Amino acid sequence: MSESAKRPALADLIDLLGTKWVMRILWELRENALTFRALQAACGGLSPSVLNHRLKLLETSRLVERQQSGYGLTDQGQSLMEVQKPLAQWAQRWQRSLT
Amino acid sequence: MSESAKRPALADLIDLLGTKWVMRILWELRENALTFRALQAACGGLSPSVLNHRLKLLETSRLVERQQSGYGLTDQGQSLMEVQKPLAQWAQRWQRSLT
DNA sequence: TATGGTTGCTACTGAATTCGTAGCATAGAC
DNA sequence: GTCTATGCTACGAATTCAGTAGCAACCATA
Repeated sequence: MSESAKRPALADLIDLLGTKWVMRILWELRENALTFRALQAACGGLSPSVLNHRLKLLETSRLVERQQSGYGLTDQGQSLMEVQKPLAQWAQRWQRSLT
Repeated sequence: MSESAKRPALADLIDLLGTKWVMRILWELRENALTFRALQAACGGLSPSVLNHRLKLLETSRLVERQQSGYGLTDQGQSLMEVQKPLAQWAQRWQRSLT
């Protein structure tokens, strides 16, 4: 085996998206940037320390960046939400099936 | 507003997928069913109590079910992984961009 | 019958994470 | 100066997770 763990890129992404609040934050930013406090409120008032941690994580992952109007998705972040769009339709069918 | 919170189905799904280990478990079951212990090992040896909780959660969500050979994805679970496939390509571009 | 292996799962302790709230420092607007 | 909004830190309490031990049921084989 080589020195680098050769972990599939998808596995890393799954870990990232599987971290609590990460998907939610991306989702809340999908349309427009939000201030720290607005984002906090959108996420149901999660604690600022956790939000801060997640924002740092998302910044180093190049999915979120600081903008004039607060925090917003990078182009890459936008493209991820684009790829995730089919998920919305799937979610509706799924919810109906749970009745 | 109506009596039910009318929370978008996608929001519920995001909450579910944002729960620790949930995406990972679905990912590990993507190709074939695994026994409880094999699944535990595939997830890097997470504690059986957490795995048990997540499996119960995924069962009530109709994404995972018990099969002869252990735990496997339901048809619905399979279809979710199908929808998520474009994520794999996106992940590769993303990882390259992080260098 | 009994011996051994696998499996699904519970129990328990300590470590890590998150929640919930208070509050500070900075930066405009008035 | 005062007021408001903003980004963020601090800290104790509550929750969750990690890590390990072990049990009961189910085979298979002898």
